[in-house]
Amino acid sequence: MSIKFTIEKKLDGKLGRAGMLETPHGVIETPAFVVVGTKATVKSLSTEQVKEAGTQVVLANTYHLYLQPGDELVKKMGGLGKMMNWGGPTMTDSGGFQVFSLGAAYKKGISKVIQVTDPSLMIPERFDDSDAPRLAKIGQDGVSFTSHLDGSVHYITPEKSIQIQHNLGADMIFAFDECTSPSEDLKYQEEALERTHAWALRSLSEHIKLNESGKRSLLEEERLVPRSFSEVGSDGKGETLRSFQPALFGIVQGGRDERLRKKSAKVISEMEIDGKGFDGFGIGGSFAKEDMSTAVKWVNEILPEEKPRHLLGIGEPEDLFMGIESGVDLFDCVLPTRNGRNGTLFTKDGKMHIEKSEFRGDVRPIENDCECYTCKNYSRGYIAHLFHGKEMLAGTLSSIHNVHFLVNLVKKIRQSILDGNFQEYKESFLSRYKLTNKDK
RNA sequence: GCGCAGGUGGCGGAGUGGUCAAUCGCAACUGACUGUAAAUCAGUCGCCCUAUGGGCUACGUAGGUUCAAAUCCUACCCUGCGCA
Repeated sequence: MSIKFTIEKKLDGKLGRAGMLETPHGVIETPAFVVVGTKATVKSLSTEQVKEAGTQVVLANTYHLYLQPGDELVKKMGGLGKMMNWGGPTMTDSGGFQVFSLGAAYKKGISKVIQVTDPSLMIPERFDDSDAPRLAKIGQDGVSFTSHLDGSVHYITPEKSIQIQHNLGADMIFAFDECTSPSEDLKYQEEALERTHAWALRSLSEHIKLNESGKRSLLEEERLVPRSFSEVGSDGKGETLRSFQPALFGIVQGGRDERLRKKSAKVISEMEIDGKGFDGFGIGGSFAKEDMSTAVKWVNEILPEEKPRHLLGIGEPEDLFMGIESGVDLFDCVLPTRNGRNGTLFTKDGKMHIEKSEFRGDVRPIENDCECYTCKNYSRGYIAHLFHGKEMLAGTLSSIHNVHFLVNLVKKIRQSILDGNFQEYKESFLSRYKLTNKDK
């Protein structure tokens, strides 16, 4: 197997655990926050800045890199990690999220996490919006995407997604799935789930095929050019790379429904071809904020304990505590970088809108006890000024802080599990974070 | 001094007799953002109130015409350009 997961310590009476995930490009201490670099770049940050912020692993996107610059070209440039000068562990998402974001959610402002009071949940029957403009259209065999870049049409099947991901060359890749909209009704969720399961099997089959035939010429190229991170070369780099094959994560769907979630967890965790199953699991799809916790528990009680679990696209601090407590090992989220670019900064006292007038001229750092590059060198007033002036550095400095904040929050939570004081840490963090946030 | 053009909400700039408290852009303010079509998007933006309604003050200043004026007339003040 291409990755190895070991559990170091478990939370008493809970699903939560701290562990180590060994990959061909280094060890990830879990739970871990995966930083999103969709187009092989964490937006506004150099790879060195990403690393300095404490990032252990980066996730890129199949669909985006397939369109630009093209997966063959990425392969030619030495693969995702080599191309972006990231020597550490990498992941790629399958494009399954784009089935949602460019399909049902296209131009509708629907987010993957919603409140149970959201009006879109009140619609009793699935309304027919097949005429609505969308860039992704779902068929049984795959999804046709209209490129947002040039309008060209691309048909992505599970096989194609896996082929692309093998070319991109990440350590961990995902099965092609359908991320459903939270506003879909149960009947649709069930149909979509059947589709996702069929696609999971096809993804697994293609993955096994590619791994076995795997003349990974990419690896030969990689061997010639040393990685920039020392930890990679430390233990027989050539051998590591020679035997390198990506690990495949299957994705559990099922929307908000208990029966579907549990069914999906069972089907995906038991799925195998010739004795070969998934190396890890993703928990995907839509949740109502209020019942995300129960959905994650339903799933993680069923998924095999010895394999890593990744909660896709989730990253609010309260959700990280929830997920970790319920047995999630990996999270990825665009929140630190997107919010950073849009002027919202994470702090222990809640979110800070740095453009607010009160921060003009404020010479203090974002957080006085923060160890990030931004806080050690720049003031709130300066960052506020950069935002008001629409300077590029604003997004960079803010993203550095936010990435550092969330990555290190998860590291601290991990440490609290090892130290046996998870519950205390959770309560003290959240009471301060939420209380102050509410006051604002 | 003469000629021409023009003075509109923080700024730029529409409007040229009623549907104008005044299009729009910028700035400002507030809020969103959860496997990134996002350095994006949405809302507010004269004052006051017993606010899906009502009142008041406003389009350089002062008068005037009219049922009705940012819009027409007169005078004055100011700005820009041109000519002396």
